[in-house]
Amino acid sequence: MICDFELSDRVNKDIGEKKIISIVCECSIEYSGRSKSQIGTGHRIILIKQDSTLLIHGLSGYKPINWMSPPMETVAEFSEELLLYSQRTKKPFEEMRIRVHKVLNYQAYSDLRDGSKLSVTHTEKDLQDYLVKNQELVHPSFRLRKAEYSTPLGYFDLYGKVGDTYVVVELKAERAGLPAALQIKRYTEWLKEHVNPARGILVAPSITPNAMLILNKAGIEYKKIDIKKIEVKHRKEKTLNEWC
Amino acid sequence: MICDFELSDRVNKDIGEKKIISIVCECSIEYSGRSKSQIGTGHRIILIKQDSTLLIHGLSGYKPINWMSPPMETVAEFSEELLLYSQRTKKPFEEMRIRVHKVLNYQAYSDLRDGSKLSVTHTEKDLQDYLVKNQELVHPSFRLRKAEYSTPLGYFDLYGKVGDTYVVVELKAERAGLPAALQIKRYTEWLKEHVNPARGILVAPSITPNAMLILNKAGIEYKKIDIKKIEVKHRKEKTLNEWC
DNA sequence: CATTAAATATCGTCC
DNA sequence: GGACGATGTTTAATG
Repeated sequence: MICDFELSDRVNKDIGEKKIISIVCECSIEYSGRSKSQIGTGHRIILIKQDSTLLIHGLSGYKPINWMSPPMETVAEFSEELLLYSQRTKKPFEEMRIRVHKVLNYQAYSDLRDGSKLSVTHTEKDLQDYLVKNQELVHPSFRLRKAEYSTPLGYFDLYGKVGDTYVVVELKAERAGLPAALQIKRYTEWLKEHVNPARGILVAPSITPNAMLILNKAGIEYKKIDIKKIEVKHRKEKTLNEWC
Repeated sequence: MICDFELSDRVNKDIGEKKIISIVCECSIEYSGRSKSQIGTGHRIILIKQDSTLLIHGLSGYKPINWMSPPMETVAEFSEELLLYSQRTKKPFEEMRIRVHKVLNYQAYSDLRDGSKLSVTHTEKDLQDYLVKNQELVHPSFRLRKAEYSTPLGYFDLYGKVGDTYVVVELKAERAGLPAALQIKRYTEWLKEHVNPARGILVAPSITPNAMLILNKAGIEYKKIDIKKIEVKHRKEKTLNEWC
């Protein structure tokens, strides 16, 4: 007896009623779909959300052991086995088999509500907005022509001029690596083919050594700007202004 | 009264005892660290794992609303507010403030164990292993020299020869996009600078039109191979052999 | 709908 | 320990 009710039927019923389900249990899992995985017996926490998102969390780490995105269906086959399918129409078709050996806790909630939306700042977009308003930070005489300037290679984060030189600027909110260096290199090369003179600037709070090598070879400038510190400074200035 | 015990003290105590904590509650959250975020009141599920990983899940979707990686500490300040810090030494320093308005369920588990390890197949590594053993699938006369061949640009997934031509092969287990096309293009260009003649092959189950354009322009071959289907075929063969 | 890039990405691996 | 790429990435924006 893994618990004092029919697990599979109960889960089916609660999913049908759009309840949020939380199960703490001992189980083993097999998954097949985009890839294939299996894991032996252990204690896990199963979450089934209102949109039928399934998460199976282990005892440590950020990532779930297994998961399934909506739309999801269940099939009550055996009481001690949860058989979960993605909808037949979904590609790739996914299937998960959770063999439950012991249920330690089963909870289902029907009246949970969340009307709020997460607001995140300090992102690359914030950096872009800030530099549009504070163009001198990119370069003392930088004059913006267009943000998100469309080219066949993709969008330039910032595009403008320093004196007579055309400038493409690539922005990173976090440490710049090889991909960022190669991207601004491609952008700069393309720009040089079309206008003259031209140069590139990579803006980031820090940069990996290999990425810096690429920039040096290509004669591209690295400008150290950290959106987090700038925002803090900005706030301090605002506070000072309010204070005065 | 958000619940019939001192929430903050209780959480502190349970974390100290390395318990796994699950809290279903109504709350609002502010985060500051790598970025900054805030969200207003709503029902959420808070998980604190044995390694002090903190996850705050909303009612839908794969990603948690907010999270914090270990090592994490708590400070009991007000009963209705959970104040969670990353360890002072951690960079960036992170802070989360969870204002709890109502606790619907509080659970703490002390004896959960999981000795099993997840095993995943059908990945890019599997594709590599399979092609090392079945080199003719890359090209009828492909002869491997080295997998994971180290170069200044990074590792070539496969490196070998077709007749007198040196070949670099880039592998993708999923649909190849722009990044994959640009990578094999760079690799091929580098190879052509060092040996002669040289060519590149991109192996993937499918490819985006823009990526295909890049390959065509650069004269790089696209070879359609799907590790999932190959593995299935492989298994069928094995089954047939066992059957015969 | 497909494509593309960002993410508080996380995670493993190789140097 | 840093750098780099894969991930069953997920998610959002954009054409």
